Amino acid sequence: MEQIRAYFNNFLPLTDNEWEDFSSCFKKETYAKKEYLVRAGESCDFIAFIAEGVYRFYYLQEGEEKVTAFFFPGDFVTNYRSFLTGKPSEHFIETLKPSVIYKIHRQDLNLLYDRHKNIERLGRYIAENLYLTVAKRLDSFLHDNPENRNQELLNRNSKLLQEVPQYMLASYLGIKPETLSRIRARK
Amino acid sequence: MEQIRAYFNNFLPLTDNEWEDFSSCFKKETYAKKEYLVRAGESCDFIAFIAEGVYRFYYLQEGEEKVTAFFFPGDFVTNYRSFLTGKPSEHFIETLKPSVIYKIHRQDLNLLYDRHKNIERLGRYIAENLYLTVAKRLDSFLHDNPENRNQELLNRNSKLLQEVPQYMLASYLGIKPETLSRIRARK
DNA sequence: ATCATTTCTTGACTTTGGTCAATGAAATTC
DNA sequence: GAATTTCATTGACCAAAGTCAAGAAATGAT
Repeated sequence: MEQIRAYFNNFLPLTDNEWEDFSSCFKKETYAKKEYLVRAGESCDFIAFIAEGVYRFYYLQEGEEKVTAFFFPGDFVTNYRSFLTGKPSEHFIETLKPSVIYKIHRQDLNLLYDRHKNIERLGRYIAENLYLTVAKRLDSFLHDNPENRNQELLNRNSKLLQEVPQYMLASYLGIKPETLSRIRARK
Repeated sequence: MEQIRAYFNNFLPLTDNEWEDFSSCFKKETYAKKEYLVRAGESCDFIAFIAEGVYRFYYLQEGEEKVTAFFFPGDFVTNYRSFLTGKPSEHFIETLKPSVIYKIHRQDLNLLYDRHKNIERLGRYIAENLYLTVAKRLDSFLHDNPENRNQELLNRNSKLLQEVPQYMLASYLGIKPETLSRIRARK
């Protein structure tokens, strides 16, 4: 729980009062491996802070699993699009390892926004940050070849990614498992 | 100017008082064709609302122009990454037609955020919306082939895009002009 | 430990988009 | 409106990733 506060402090420190109100909205949950946090078709009405575990974010296209993101301890895991719009998720969010998370629901967060200008601002910072993250990823797609993308991915999170099956990494990189295997072979 | 207020009303209506404070920060500017709003290396410390004109957002990679975005009337044009982080832009923002825009600078906007909770919230909505836009574009890159992406692009903005040179559209789609030409030929 | 399942690798071949080059069309400039 | 530059098209060829298929390696279950 304290790690959440520490994370927020990177953006904007909350007073004890604000934090008390905020933290009382979090609900702790635990998951085993290969469980679903969200299934396609469901709306994602929460944001969850990952204390332990690894998640993958994927959807099905013509029977094929397309991995869009991974989430690690210290990240927030959510379908932010579904969270913001209320529309059903097209994605599945699945645990790749046993996990502990802290959930906050949309309604509760909106009430917090109403009550505390500082938390409203924190919400802006978080949205801005998520923008930067996804914009950076798009850039990497526009500009780098699969080999560079693979390198960059490994640089970021090599420890945790070593436990992730290679075909999921391939999908995340937008290539086929065979191609990723060949990229690694010629190194 | 009224179109800006109308645009904001889509997110959150401002009171006359809030709007007066807000609108007094906008500065009107006009540009001819092929002028630069931002050059690579400069920091982009403003957001501009486009009343008239079309902009392209691109950068140079090994001498080649890579187009990342187009902006049209009713859009906000900025290098949002540079705006948020204060870091220099890697991108150029160039007019493709004569333009009229209304600029608001980072400092002024931050003061508005401090003064008005509603405008703070508006800032969150705008960040959330930009997130949705770029996330959607990333999705299209991950999942669609160039032909689909071309179709989707044309669906969105066909009128204004007709006046944009094809090689810029090709770059935006992440393909070579020759390939786009061939896609169009086989229709 | 054994068996079954899942994941990874490798090979042969196909497909798609990129490269280079030539030509033609369109738009700008003077 | 003629000349020049920019932009679009087309063809021949190339390179990179995809497809299909077989088998090896790793993982998990009993």
